[in-house]
Amino acid sequence: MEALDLTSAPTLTHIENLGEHVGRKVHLRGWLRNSRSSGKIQFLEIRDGTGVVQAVVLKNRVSPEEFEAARRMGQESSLEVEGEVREDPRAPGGYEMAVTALSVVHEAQEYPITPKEHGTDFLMDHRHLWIRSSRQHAILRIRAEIMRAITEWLDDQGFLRMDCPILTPSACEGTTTLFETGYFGEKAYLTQSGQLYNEANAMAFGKVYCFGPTFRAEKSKTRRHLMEFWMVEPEMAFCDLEESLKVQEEMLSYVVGRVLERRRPELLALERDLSRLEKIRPPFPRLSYDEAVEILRQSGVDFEWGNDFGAPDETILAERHELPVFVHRYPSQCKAFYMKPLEERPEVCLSADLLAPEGYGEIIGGGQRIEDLALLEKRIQEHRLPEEAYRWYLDLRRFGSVPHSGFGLGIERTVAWICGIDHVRETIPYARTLNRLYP
RNA sequence: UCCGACGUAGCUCAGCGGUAGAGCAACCGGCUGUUAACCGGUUGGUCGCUGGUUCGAGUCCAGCCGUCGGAGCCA
Repeated sequence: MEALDLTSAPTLTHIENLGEHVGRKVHLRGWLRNSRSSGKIQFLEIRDGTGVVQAVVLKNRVSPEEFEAARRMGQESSLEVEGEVREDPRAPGGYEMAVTALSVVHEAQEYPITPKEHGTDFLMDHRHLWIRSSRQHAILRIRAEIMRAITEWLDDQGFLRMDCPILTPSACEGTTTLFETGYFGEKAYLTQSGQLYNEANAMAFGKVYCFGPTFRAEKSKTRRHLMEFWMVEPEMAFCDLEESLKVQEEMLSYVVGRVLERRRPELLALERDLSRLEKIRPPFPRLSYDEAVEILRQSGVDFEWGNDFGAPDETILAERHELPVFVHRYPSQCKAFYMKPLEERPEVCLSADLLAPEGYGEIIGGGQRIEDLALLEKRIQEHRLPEEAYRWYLDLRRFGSVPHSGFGLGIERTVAWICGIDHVRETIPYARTLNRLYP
């Protein structure tokens, strides 16, 4: 196939901008999403990463070689086309292109993902190709919008992005199982949280956040779990629990608003109920752990004070509200060692989780940190954590310790909730789930 | 780790004791307005593996392997 003469070619553009070129000839580059033919007319559905357009190839408008090339092209072949843009209600998207020239860049054969149904295992094996499909485009665009909205909001509020190390010498919190790796003869672990480093950064810069991947080697295989997931973790000096909750509800409401504003077509493509998202405004309801236990017991759950909530318990609590709900002041025994106890009730700590509506579970965990050196040392001993590894962390309580708070927001669960989809594996380009390290 | 479901064509599935099937994909042909196009034809199978029951096993039984979902743990 002869290359197109680009010097005299019509404007090179993208499908999302076709509306600006109605009645004119343009040049598109992309991939063949699907095609239908009717002998002397062919309909090519072309995608270019910005959208999809139907290109119409008439036998008497192109050369026999071009017409045959279009006929032979398999799904996901790459191509360049020239043609006139016109409005046509019969075309998906409202615009179509009357092709005058066509050039195959690469002819694909036997693309594995057909326009019919596929199972999730097959699709996950072909994730590198699955991300070309429209549903995945919608989800991953919303993910990108959420991440961008978070960083923009935090930056505007005076937070400094200070990313934390991924290779760490020991467990941050000592609770979950870590992925172990080597570091020139020493043991090293993939981070489970930037928390401890965040506290150091907050003592240096006041308001900080880190945003990156985090790793949990737990053998969890549910729709809410990934081995590798992304978390944004703000940390604020001179900040108590209540102030931290305000930051959380303001930030999350802003993020939902931004997605509604800028990614509405994607939400509609996913058939998301927008009215549920439009209600997301601060303040969010607050429920103490004690009240939550009472609610569960009234719902018929045999719940012992001091335990952490299971997923079905969280669903019961979240279902009572249309907004995300904070559950605060958990028993110290079910939270990390650095959570600050209440002075008048030391068995309870200044912690709070945010439960998303519609059964999406915990999307934020956070709290106020212990600022007293002696108490923190005691907690490290009680949790049998290696004191040597926490020496630098204790320095933060030796040199200008202040009340401080922070939280971690799980990106994939947030994306799943905002998109209204039922599994987190579709909310990240390449999900690392139990037993899956491919592609 | 525990509980449950499922492994049949490249994909999605049907077949549930008696000759291995359909749709899609691929290939060939037809059609100038298709919308997961349609119509006709062709190709395509160690029925997850091992053993057992039976005259006969995708089909019934046992074990193993794999996948999915849930629990626990967490975001």
